[in-house]
Amino acid sequence: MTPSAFQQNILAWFDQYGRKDLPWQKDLTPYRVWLSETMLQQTQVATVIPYFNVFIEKFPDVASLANAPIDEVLHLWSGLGYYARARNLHKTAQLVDERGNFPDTLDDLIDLPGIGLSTAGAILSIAFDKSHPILDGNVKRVLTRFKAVSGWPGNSAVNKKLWAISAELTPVARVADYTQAMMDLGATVCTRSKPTCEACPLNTGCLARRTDNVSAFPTPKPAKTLPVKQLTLLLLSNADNRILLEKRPPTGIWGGLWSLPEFDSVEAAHDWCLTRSIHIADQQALTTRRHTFSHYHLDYTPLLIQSDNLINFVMEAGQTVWYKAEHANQLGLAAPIKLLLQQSQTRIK
DNA sequence: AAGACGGGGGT
DNA sequence: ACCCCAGTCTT
Repeated sequence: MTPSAFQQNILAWFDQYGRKDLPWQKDLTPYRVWLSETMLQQTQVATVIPYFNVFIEKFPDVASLANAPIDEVLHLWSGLGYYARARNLHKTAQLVDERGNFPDTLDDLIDLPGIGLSTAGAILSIAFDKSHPILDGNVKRVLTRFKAVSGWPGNSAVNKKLWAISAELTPVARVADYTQAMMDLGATVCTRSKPTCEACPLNTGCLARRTDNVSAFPTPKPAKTLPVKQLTLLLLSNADNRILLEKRPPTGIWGGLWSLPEFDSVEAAHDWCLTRSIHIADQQALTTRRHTFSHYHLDYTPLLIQSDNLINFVMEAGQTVWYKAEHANQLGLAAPIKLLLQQSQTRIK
């Protein structure tokens, strides 16, 4: 199948089956495309839609996002994960706002925090109708199958080959529709499991299908057993039944979010309270739970410590807060922490 | 070139 | 429980 035939098949399929009513597809502006593409990094459409709608409601343009406090941005991002995306989003909004317009060249775009080659390609093609390739998870899956490319796409040689294929197949005309079509095809037809090859516009030319080997592509990431880290999370509540939260450092896990004090063990948490003359009225270790990141398992033990003093106990200005339920919709909280706080509302009394 | 960085959905 | 995702940044 020639590149030209490939493109024609893709575009004809898009005209009939492509998605054209996603929230970011109406009123197509560079700002909305950038915001949606950033949210869609490593995150699926169904998850993104409600977040996108809230963001657009709150920040309808670059200026409103640029002028928002980072804490508000992080709060609205809470639960999406990869919080560096939210910090980069905020920073880039400020850069674009200062600059006065949204960049429309590859070089200017990839200079912005949070915009790499693929997101830049998506913005250029979808928002500016400029012919640039993309290579996200969907396109990787379609192309590895279509050309039967072996090797894990995380391998740099394989990645390079896939970029070359993507570039060769990207058309000059109707590139916005083409880019959207490739992502839609990967998301709805050429899915990771149980792809519907009968419905695929590329099925006659697809090498993986011709050799009846679709499920072998893309080559999976080499398996590795994840390390397990253990933590005790302290739910310290004062006489007002407020819980102590600490602001996390700006980078690393849950960067910039509010979280619970962390300790290596229940004993260490207990000692920490004692050295601060915190009077422990009641103490209870809850069952250990597991939260899995892409690179390790986190087994955390919530430790409830009820104190009967500490009403105005300040730990470190700006870095700590005594949390109550009303704060839930102001603070950026990681998903497991948010859940723990919700649960503790009913358990602590 | 390799590792860090979240959370959710599908199986 | 395991897989992987509409990737980018740091080291």
